[in-house]
Amino acid sequence: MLDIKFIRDNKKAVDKAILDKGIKLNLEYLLELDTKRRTLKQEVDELRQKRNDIAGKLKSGEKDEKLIENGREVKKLLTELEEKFKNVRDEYERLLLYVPQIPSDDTPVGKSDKANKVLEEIGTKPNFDFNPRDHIELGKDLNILDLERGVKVSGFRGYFLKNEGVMLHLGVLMYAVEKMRDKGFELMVPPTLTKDFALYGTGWFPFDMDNIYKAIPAGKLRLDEEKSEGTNLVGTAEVSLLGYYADEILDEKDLPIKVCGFSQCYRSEVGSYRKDTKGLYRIREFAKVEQVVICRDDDGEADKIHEELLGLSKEMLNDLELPFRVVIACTGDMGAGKHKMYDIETWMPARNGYGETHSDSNLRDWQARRMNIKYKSKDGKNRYVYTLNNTAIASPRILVAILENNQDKDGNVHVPKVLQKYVGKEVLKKA
RNA sequence: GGAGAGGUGGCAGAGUGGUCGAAUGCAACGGUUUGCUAAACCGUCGUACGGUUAAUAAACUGUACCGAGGGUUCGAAUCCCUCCCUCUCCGCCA
Repeated sequence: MLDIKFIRDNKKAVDKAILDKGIKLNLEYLLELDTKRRTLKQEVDELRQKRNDIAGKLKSGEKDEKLIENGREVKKLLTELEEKFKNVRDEYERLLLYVPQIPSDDTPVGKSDKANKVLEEIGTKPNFDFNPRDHIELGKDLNILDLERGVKVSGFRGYFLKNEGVMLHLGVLMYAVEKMRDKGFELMVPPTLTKDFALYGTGWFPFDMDNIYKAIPAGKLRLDEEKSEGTNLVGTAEVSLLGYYADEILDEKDLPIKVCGFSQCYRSEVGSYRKDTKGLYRIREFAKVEQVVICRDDDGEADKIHEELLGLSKEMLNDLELPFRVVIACTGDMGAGKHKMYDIETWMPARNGYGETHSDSNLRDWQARRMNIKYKSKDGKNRYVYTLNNTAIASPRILVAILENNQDKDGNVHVPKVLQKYVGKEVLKKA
């Protein structure tokens, strides 16, 4: 969400953002509603003033039948006008949720991730003198992954991790958590069931509603599907971590706030039927260590933090001895709320390509406005904060890269040094 | 799942139909006093959306907001209805 005043003053830029990001929104119509809304509000306010005057007179004085009659008339007019105003305002507020953040100047314009721009490639890709196996085969042979049973039990895109697969999964997550703790992040295990406001606040709603699971007590669902209430399973800890600060006014001296959440993440992936249907790459539930930073509304400071977060992810991947590249996401790939987004794509030999494993975003005040997170600045004013978020590690997707990059010709997998203490082995040997 | 209690300003906590945006206390901020700190005293002390002047700092002004929405009334924090949420006890359960 953007400040309506900003939208009015920067119509062109907002319209361009809508176009570049491919958002379905008629800005002209929204602005018309805004004008209408303000006019109606003024009229309503005037009538209310009249009503209050009459009430005041009646209170302080004697009974006056004429005044009471007058009050009844005003009330009638007011009821009608308020109805009208409410309709306009509701529609206006609904549409305002669709207004995107303005992309940064260096964000490439484009419709899909094909327009993303590679900034740098880091690490050395393994040079196999044999035909590398994919993680599915490796996982099966090492008895650390069972997709058939996963699908049997969970359905499409289900999986079981087993044995060292479990240790690798938990190990890489634990490694990330420890690293974030050492970098000064406050650690949290947040709820993964969240109310609607947190999804709207972060920007998942109303854009990406199909990707979010609603959790409804099974009995309720059967009784009355329409009225069933539920909570939402988060697609990332970011939702809960920002919800934590919703409606709060923070103290400037506590900023920046750096938190790191570890949670299970749920995404229906209904929009991606034919993409990555095999293996651990695109799955409906996974675990993620996610960082959220809340800082002052200072563009430069946010940019700096954005780079620092990227640095942390790069450091993680270097520790894990994985080759990767950094891309800057284009307008069509970055999401409505984002000002600037870096993705890190890690080398996955079986795809013979890079796969996205990390994402680092600067949303400026877009989420803060929706979530109503402010801080009291030194001059005593309340301002909206800026928010950023970044992936420390998401697993099991990262296991795709770990397994495939570290395999040998016999199908054994070398465990990256930093994970050995969790897995308890240097090499996973084929049975 | 059963029963009950409750949601008021940063916090605590009054207020049961009429200038109530809301007493009081605490916290915060500014100041006076003081060798410093503390104490004491004085003052300030919500947010949002409009309007006017004026220009981007501000001044004045209107309206709204006491969980949300609706209703009764000339007038609602206060009465009525619906919903949401929180808490307590019991039951069930990892």
